[in-house]
Amino acid sequence: MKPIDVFKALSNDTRLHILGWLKEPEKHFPAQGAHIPKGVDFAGGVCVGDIQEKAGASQSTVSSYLNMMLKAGLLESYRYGQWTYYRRNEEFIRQFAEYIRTEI
Amino acid sequence: MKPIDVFKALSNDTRLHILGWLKEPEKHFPAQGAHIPKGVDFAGGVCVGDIQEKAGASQSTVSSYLNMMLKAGLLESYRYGQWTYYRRNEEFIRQFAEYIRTEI
DNA sequence: ATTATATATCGAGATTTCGCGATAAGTCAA
DNA sequence: TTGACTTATCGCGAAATCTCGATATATAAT
Repeated sequence: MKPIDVFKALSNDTRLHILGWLKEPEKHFPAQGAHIPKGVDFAGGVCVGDIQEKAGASQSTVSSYLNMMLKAGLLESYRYGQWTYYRRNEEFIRQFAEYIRTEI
Repeated sequence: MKPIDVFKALSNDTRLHILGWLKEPEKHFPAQGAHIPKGVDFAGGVCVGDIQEKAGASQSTVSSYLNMMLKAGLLESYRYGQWTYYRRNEEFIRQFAEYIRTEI
């Protein structure tokens, strides 16, 4: 974990909102996963387009935001066909919370 | 609490180090508090000059870093005479850790 | 009053981040 | 193969951050 990369990823309103929306994707986004084939489990994943629409920023901005959060460890992604689905990396986020509690 | 201000304050190596050193001031800094009058309790406070020397950055840089962390809530300060002492705001940091655990 | 010390503030150039539109790359449908 | 669609990457000007030296402010000592 590179804490500074995580802090930077969290230092932006839009990115913070995205992370919040992804806590309850079914509540904040239209039904997902139709394109994901049977046998593939990526529950809670939301495609870039839906996140972009909700965020109200440009496609390129949202794409790079998601990539930034992915590299920081906060998100994980799964590509199926032309779609890329993103969801929270809950295990990493738990570790990060523990890092804050004990190291900061 | 303005989480983004806190994340920004933590998005820098030097500031992160300062916050870490202040967890054990007696371990990382020469004896402190000689200038603080009797009856004033600011245990664990370290003056700007000592922090600056340890950080190896310029005086102005360290002063503004400390002010930034103060405004974010991470530090508290006490001025006596020409000295300003800074120490961690443990209560705020606990609240921040709890925010991370429950809201992020 | 003058001088010395500690800290804060100012101004500036270098670097990084922001957020966009344009375009490329990958995938699907016809 | 062509065209449509989704996402990623590129290039850019604007804005923010970084870090410094110079200077101002506040206090203390002589």
